[in-house]
Amino acid sequence: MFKPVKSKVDLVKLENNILEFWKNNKIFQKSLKNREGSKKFIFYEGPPTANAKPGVHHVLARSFKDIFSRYQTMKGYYVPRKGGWDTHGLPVELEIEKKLGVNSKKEIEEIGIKRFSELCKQSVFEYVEDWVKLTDRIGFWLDMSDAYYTFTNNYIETVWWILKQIYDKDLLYEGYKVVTYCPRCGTPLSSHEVAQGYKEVEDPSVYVKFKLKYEDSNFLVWTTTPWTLLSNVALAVNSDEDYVEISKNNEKLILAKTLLNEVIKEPYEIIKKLKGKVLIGKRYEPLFNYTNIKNNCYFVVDANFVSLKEGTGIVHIAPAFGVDDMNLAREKDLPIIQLVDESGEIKSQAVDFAGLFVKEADPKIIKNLKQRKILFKEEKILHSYPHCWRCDTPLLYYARKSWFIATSKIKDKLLKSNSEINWYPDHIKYGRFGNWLENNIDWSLSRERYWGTPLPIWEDNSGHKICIGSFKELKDLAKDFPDKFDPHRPYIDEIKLICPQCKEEMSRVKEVIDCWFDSGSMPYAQLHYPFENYEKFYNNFPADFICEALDQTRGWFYTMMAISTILFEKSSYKNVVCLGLINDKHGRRMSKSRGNTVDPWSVLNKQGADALRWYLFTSSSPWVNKNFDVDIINEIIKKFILTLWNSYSFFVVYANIDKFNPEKYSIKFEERSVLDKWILSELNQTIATVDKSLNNYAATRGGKEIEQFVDKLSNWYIRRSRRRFWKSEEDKDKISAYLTLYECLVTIAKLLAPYMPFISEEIYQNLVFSISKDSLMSVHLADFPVSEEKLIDKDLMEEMNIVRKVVSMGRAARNKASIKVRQPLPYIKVFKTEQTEKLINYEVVIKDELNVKSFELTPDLKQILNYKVKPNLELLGPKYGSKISLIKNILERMNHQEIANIVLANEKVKIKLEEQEEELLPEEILIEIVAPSEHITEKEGEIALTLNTVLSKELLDEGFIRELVRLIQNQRKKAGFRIENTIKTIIECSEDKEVVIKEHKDYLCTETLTTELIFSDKLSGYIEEFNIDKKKVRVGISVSGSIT
RNA sequence: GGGCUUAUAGCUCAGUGGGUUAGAGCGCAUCCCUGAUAAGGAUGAGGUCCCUGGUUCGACCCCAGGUAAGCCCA
Repeated sequence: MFKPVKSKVDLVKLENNILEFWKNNKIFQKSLKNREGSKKFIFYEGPPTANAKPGVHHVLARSFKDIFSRYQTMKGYYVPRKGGWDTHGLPVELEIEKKLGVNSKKEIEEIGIKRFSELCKQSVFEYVEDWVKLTDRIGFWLDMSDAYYTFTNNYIETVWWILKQIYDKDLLYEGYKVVTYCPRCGTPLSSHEVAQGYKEVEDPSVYVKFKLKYEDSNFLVWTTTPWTLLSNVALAVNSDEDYVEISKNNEKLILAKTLLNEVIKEPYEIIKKLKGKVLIGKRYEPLFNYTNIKNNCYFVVDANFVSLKEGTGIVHIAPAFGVDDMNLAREKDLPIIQLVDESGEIKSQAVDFAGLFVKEADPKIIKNLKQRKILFKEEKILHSYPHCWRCDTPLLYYARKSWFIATSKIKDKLLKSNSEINWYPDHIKYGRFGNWLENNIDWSLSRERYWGTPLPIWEDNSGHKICIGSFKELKDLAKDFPDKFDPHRPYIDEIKLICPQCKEEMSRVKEVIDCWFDSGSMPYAQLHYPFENYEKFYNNFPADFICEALDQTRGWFYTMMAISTILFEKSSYKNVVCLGLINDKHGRRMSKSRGNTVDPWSVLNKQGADALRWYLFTSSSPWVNKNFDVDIINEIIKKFILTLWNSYSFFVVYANIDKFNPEKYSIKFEERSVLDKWILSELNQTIATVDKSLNNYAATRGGKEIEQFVDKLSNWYIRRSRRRFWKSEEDKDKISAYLTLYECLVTIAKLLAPYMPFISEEIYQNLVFSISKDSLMSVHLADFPVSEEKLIDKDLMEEMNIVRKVVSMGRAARNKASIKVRQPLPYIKVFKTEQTEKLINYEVVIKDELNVKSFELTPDLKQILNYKVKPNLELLGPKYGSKISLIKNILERMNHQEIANIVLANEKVKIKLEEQEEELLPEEILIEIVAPSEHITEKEGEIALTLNTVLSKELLDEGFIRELVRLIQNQRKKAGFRIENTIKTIIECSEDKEVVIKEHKDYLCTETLTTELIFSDKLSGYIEEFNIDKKKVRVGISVSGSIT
């Protein structure tokens, strides 16, 4: 006996029970153990930062990580799944700053780096529990008990080792460069961090006049960052371009010719045209005089980066605040003026603006220029500008000393690594990611912060540097090495080394490193390679599969690949699935400030993890952004999960009534019915498609395939097979139906296991494990189903499609005639064609579905339909004018059948109009299909059929009985009787109906499981009154026994 | 400004190596079926397949240009 299954199901409760089962029986561990020693399928967990609660988008990533891992496990691979947590870096520091209510590095240092680091370390555990709970609840099997944490000594030691490799390859260097710098956090950011924070903002757009030194004229210069004007040292033009000098309001201005009309809207007069190169070397008066620098500045230089697409074609150069500017300054030996301090405030030298944050200084500077009448015009511009990805402060391009990895030097290797990766979707490979690599710039590695992996470089006063690659190396060189070693700041800073070259004391540089370097090091650091697990590492590298959201293209996907390329000249992953974003139901990005975030628990506690997972897997391609709406989850439950559940529950209900045990029987495929062969053919086809899809990371495709199969199983196979389960004798056909349905359900459970691990487990448990004690105890320990190609019968499936098509057309015909299906009709005739001739094998199905007495194929189309032709008045009217009524009459009298055939062959129809031969075009004649009298006809494409609608007394009586049976069935249900209960039925009705009922007594009794049928006006039991064909019938039913 | 992606029914999405009438689900309306079903079936309303041009006998599909949205970069 199977565990009884109700048609109603509490999915959340079910899932919690399964979680319990997995936990108690260590199924995850068993599923790993099961495959130990098999071929490996390597998965890497991209470590989340657990310093906030996980959201729906995390469920997305974790579900996709899970599905392919489960699938590969079922395919026989050993798939270790080590968890990991990203614990360092600005995101963590920022949370602590918020908690402490501080807002600058100065304040942090007042509190003390020691305390600050401690707090950071504590906070990384704060939400790990939330993450573990969620991970667990959604059924993502991940080994979190053995997770790697990026702050641990072992992890850091590996990272140091990697840095040392890079240092030894001469790819790690310190440079004075313009970096993107967050003035609030007081640190440069790497380009992949900058990439996270572009925002549309309004900035000033000002045109400033720079007066020439020895001429009465002005250079017109455009900028969107007035604060950089304080540090101006030169102007740049493009020497090949055309410039003009114009006169306007008695003032002379120089600017690019092509931009003239863009910039100057008022009347002006062109004084002369001049090439850019004539301007080079011309000197101008500095705008401000806050420095003493006088040499080699305040003149026009040539620069090929000067664009004539916007501005004035004359660019102001402030080497401290632009990459191009800095390069130009190097090239031309221009001085660098730096009037902004590390917190983004104007230095005291610039007395008029001292202490102002640069963006606040903007309006004051504009006002100053205005007063001095050197501001030409002032506008606003809307453009995207980078902001700090965590604290939202506008970033500054700012010249600083900082550490870089020379990734641009290994660009070709990066491109080669990329060429070996399979991207899903594949356009990322040479699109977004490939382009990014093509334009690779050096990795800005250092962060002037506190909580992170310290940069392991020590230097002395003589400029000697040393990069430490292991703790042992550090200990050997250290003056003093503590017993309890913590590589974090501030402790690490206290360790001084003796310079091996000059024996001077060495101190560590103050920087920590980009936390993305930490996570990119996980393939090695999670195993403490090369200090431990040397062999294990090589068996775990590279990953077969990783999966994160699209925003990691330039984050983790990049850092993982960059590091592995430097170390091993190949990518650390072979296949990567990029996931899209999850928006709210209106397509807006979810954000806390908007208040439109969805707490995954609200779905998990109400609709369950399987439904949510199914939505994420099947709603659309994973990389397409999704608009998340909980109503869609409800639809999935109604449409798919419950359909499956009810198919399953149907099986269990009847199998239990019949005490059917699938282990006791076997019936050869050849001996099963057509319907069985058909569904098994569909099943094997589905297995093949799902297997192929999951193997190609196409979960969506596979899911849709399963959905379609379940629909066929429920709405055709089971519907058509119901009676086979109901009949009382235990013949081969019944067993065959049981075996077939059983096989389908068990196979679906296995196909679904990677998608919906809970419900598939529930079904498997009951259908397989509960009856067969030598079976595996979990569906997740099972092998993935293998498609039996020889059972796939394309012809059979096509035939069944036509059967369903004919049935559907037959229903449409009944509908047109408004004759309900319960009312039997004499016959259906189908036009015999190559397509339909096989229908004769499905006579029973068609007759039953359409409730007709006989089925016939006829090659004589006239028996099914006649054509009627009419003139197309819209076209013929204008052509023939008043003669149209004649044409109408002529057509009427001609042979409609023949004309229709001519028109259908798309040929012209000849008619005689007033002794004249006229030709009518095919489109000028309309064809109607007319059914033979007392018939209803349907035609679709090549398929044509007709239903006879003549109702004899016998047929009407049968209709009456079927109506009565249905009503009694409903009555049984309402009365709460069990399906297997037999009943006593008492009927009170008119005499003529009594005769009819007696005639069909056997049918009625069998259908309703009536063991005793009595005609009487003394009703008892559960009583109902019906009105059938305007005749009153009263029925009382009571339980008399049970068939089991 | 550049790159990538997307644009198909009110909503969520399929689709085609270029070929009669472009599909599904949800929602809506009418009708039907039902002792597994919270299901199912039929019919109907609802489409400029984003726009413009090109290639072609034929374009939702291919090409070019544009528009809008999203992501990424300068």
